[in-house]
Amino acid sequence: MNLPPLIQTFVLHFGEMGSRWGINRTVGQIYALLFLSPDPLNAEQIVQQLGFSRSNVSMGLKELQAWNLVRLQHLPDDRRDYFTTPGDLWEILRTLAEERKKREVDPTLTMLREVLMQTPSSDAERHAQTRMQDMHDLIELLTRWYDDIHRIEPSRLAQLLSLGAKVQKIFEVKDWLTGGGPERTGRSVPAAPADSGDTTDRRRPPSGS
Amino acid sequence: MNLPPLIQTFVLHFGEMGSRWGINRTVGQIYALLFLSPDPLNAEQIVQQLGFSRSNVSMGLKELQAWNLVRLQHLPDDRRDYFTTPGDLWEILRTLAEERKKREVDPTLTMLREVLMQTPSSDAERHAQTRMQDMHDLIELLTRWYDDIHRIEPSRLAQLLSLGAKVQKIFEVKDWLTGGGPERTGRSVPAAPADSGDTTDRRRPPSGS
DNA sequence: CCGTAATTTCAGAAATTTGTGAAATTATAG
DNA sequence: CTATAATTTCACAAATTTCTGAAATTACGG
Repeated sequence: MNLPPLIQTFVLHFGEMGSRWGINRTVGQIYALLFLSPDPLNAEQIVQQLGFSRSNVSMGLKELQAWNLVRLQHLPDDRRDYFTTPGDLWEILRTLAEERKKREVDPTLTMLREVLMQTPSSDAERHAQTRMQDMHDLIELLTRWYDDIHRIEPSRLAQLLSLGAKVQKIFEVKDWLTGGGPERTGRSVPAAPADSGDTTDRRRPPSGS
Repeated sequence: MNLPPLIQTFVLHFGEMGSRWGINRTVGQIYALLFLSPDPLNAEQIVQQLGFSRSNVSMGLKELQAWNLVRLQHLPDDRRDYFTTPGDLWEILRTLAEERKKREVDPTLTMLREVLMQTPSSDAERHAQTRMQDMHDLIELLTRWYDDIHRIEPSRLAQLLSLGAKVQKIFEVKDWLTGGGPERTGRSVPAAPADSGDTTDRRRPPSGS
């Protein structure tokens, strides 16, 4: 391996981290290298810099493409394949989430649904099913949230995130406006917003920011 | 392996899934079994049900304890160790997030900070550093958000999540209330938060712990 | 203490995953 | 079509991880 020290540290770290996820060391390092590179790289250049065999690099790139983590492009008058990672980190994050969801979450949800359809034939199975139902509901809540949130454009999302727990105050506002308690979350007031003619017993607006 | 079919399906699935994460098949299966079990189990019972060697189960339980995913307890007049998983799924989720953060995110942040301190000695290194800075900033934003959010009690958090992308409306409310945010908040002069009554889906009320 | 039950450790066997070079395939220019 | 460059496939070697049984350790009642 023949890299500037600063880059090498990063590449090695991602190699290690890669193996904690499903991804293997080689693939992690290839990705890290592409991520840091200002220009697209071809397989031969990666071989040069990381010292893996040509075939191993080929495999690694194939895997990264399967994960949609890497983009293939061509330079004029050069028929080798060049690879890059997206410049926008939010896009990378989204891809990562998308792919992991597809590979891990969705199959689990499917499995849970199938098993929950079956009729339990013992107390043990009955209990197991309630546990699985809980898990199913939680996962579904989280994925629905994700499906909803992941379309928000990055700068807005960043704003939202930096709000952190303060978003809770939205409930105070909502309660104040609707007169509903925090327990009742139902889509209970479909049409006209409650703030119009309602003169009875308003709450105080939330204090502090 | 000698299990009711419905439980077996779940256990095997988690074995597979486990290996996609850092966790190995055995450990995944042990966890799944404990998760479904109505009562605490001791090592011998796990050996019975999963058919692993006693020592393998011992290792697996040790690993689960290291992850804080499993709780050790004792029954009266019985000196064997019994294990359970928490009944509250939110707690499990939190533990999982906590531990992964500790093992994966924090070391990465540390590494990035160290490397960002160094003085680049080439254009390549200079470019690499800006990439790393981007990554650092994104991770920090996400972890700050997590640190903030993870303390919210489950039922409230469930409410919040089921709001999904609608939380964006908070900016309208906030602008309206404060007449200016801490940061460059949407200057698109929102209408008064007239619609905020209808913010959530109609779902079952959040099931508290 | 002693005896026994429970658990853990650990060296190495078994299984799985990763990495390689050689050969095959694909693509392209002439 | 042929020659050559680029990439991929694949059988097997190397490395790593997982799993086991035997031995060691720990815990505890008597």
